[in-house]
Amino acid sequence: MRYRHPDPAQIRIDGVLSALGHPVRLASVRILDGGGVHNCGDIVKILGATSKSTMTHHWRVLREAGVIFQEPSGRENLLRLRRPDLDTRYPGLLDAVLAGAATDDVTD
Amino acid sequence: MRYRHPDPAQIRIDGVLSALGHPVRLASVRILDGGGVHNCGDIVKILGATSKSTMTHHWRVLREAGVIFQEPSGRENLLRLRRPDLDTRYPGLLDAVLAGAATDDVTD
DNA sequence: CTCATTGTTCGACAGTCGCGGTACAGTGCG
DNA sequence: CGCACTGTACCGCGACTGTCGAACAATGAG
Repeated sequence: MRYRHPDPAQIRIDGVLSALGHPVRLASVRILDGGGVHNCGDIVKILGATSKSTMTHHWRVLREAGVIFQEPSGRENLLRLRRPDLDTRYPGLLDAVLAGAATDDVTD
Repeated sequence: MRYRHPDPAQIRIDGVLSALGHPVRLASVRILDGGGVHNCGDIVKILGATSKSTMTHHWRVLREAGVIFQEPSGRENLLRLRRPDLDTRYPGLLDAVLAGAATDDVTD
């Protein structure tokens, strides 16, 4: 594990909420929640125009908040949602957030 | 109603999450969730040292995100959580967030 | 009316955020 | 090895955030 990830016990809800309170990061998390393994480029491609360096910044925010795991593999950097950890610590939170994001989609 | 509050349909989860993603605002919301009617000074007193003008700023953030109602009454400004609206639009979100904040309390 | 109380508005300021560009490191492929 | 690819590191920039103090408006109490 090349990056420092917070322990489950070190995760704080302030950090999680403000990490998720940004459209690009929330959209990224929704994609990761779709399952499967993603690398950074994947998501940049799905999201459209956002520079790599900006996304690197968002990955760090999400990682340090405890929302995602980031694990280099070959020349890629694989991303996954820390759903088990989040669900254990904050039951129902992620589900409510993701459902809420879907609600917003319909309303827009 | 002297302040402009967003319609329930105008509330967006990004705004709600980033509004709640700040320790002082989250603490305020937790107090408001305790029930009863509160004015601004009440909460400032409970939270401890935070200037009035700073709190005015936080109230605006919460209000514009659709998290609280703010209604002047006499020379006070009464605050209440928009729980019905939030629960309707984002079922389970507020419960999960408030429960999560309580979890953090225990961990600290 | 006079005055204390309540909270807003305004201005200022330091710090962080979001963003992209460029350069670079690490990897795999030919 | 040489090269394309993936993503990070670092820099700088403009915008926004969080914070406060001072002045002000509105109201209720005496």
